[in-house]
Amino acid sequence: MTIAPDTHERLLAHARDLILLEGVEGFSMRKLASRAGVTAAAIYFHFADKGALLQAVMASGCAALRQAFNRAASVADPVERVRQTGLAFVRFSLENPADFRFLCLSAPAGISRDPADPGLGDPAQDAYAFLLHAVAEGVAAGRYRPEHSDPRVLTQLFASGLHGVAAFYATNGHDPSFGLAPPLVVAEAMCDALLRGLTVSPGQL
Amino acid sequence: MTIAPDTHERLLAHARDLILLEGVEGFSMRKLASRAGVTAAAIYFHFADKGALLQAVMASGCAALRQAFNRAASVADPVERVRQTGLAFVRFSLENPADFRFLCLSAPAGISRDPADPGLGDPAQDAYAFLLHAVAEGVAAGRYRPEHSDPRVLTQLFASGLHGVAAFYATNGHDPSFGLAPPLVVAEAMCDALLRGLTVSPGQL
DNA sequence: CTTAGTCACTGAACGCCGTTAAACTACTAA
DNA sequence: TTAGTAGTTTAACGGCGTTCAGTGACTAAG
Repeated sequence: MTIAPDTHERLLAHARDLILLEGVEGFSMRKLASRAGVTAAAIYFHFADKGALLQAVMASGCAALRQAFNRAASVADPVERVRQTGLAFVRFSLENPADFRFLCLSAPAGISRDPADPGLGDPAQDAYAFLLHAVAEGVAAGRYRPEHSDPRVLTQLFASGLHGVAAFYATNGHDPSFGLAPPLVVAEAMCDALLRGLTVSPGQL
Repeated sequence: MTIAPDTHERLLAHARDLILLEGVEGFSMRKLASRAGVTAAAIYFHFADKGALLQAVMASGCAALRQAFNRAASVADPVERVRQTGLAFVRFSLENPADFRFLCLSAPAGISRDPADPGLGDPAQDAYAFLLHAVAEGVAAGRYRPEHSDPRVLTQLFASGLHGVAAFYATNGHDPSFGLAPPLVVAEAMCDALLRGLTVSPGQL
């Protein structure tokens, strides 16, 4: 074991694997250490503590989520782009349920993205900023109803609505007592309802 | 300590206090035991394990949430009742943040309501069933657009949207990088947008 | 060629956690 | 008086996050 300078990266990769395999709940420093072929104490040379390590993993997850919006990014019409972004978000949550759970559902456990992360407001890196950007573009183009002139509120509406769809399904999808409909159907209905409720319809004006 | 048959109830009460004080994350069987003046092992005589105990606490929280809808329940118009229910939900999440966090945000930690709980579909006991009931009433009265004829989907939309508003704020309200608007404003906008998007407007038809 | 220093890591320990098994006490019914 | 049960304690097991004192490998300075 003379040379192993990649331990930092190896720890990150194994941490991600372990989280996706067993969830954040099943993750432990000792398991990670044994997977990475290292003592638990060694982790603390590379990361301040468990929280810092998880935050580092989360940063890469956030990037993956943002990349899931790449196809939507090429849509010219800003309103349609918002819809595609919303659908892409729910699709992401279905295709990467473990990632989604970790990224969007573990904040109660005290794990959230680093507020000091640079490029937080950058639409090219930050998924939320990406949505905000599309919404602001639509507002500037006069596509939203005049009483909804604040892009922040509009963005929060879309984000909350779609986050709710994905989270509700990820959380209660297994519980038959809710009688849940397929999430993509609900996601489309959510996009339609919100856009119809918030934009000026093409007919009027 | 000859007589202490109320240990079961005392444990539940102290458990609730402890959770509201330190969150589910800060809750532990040993802390609860010392608060209740009992050994940790004694808890296992009354509850199968930590999960069962938390589920019991959750049951009472669910009841409290349902009671938060009582004022909305007296609204005759089914569509307006849905709006009032949504607002009451977000209000509940703001006034009882710890309760809300535990009830609605700890499912990723494996804590959710007991699927075997009787009265799960009862609007008088089950908050979700209450909303579903109001929606179904509106559908029956022809208040929703014909393409949205499935009350389950409609209910999931309202629940997801409002859950999203409350959860998003409870989760990221402290993060200034999101630039969040006041949650009640967003909640009203969410109700307005969804209802405008999903119901037949009084003018048309 | 030695020496000091730093990087990456180990071994052992601390105190907390959920949970279990066995024993013990108080009471109650036969 | 005896048997049984309800409620609890003591003690322990294994796992957890974290810390601390060391230890070997390597590098730069004298």
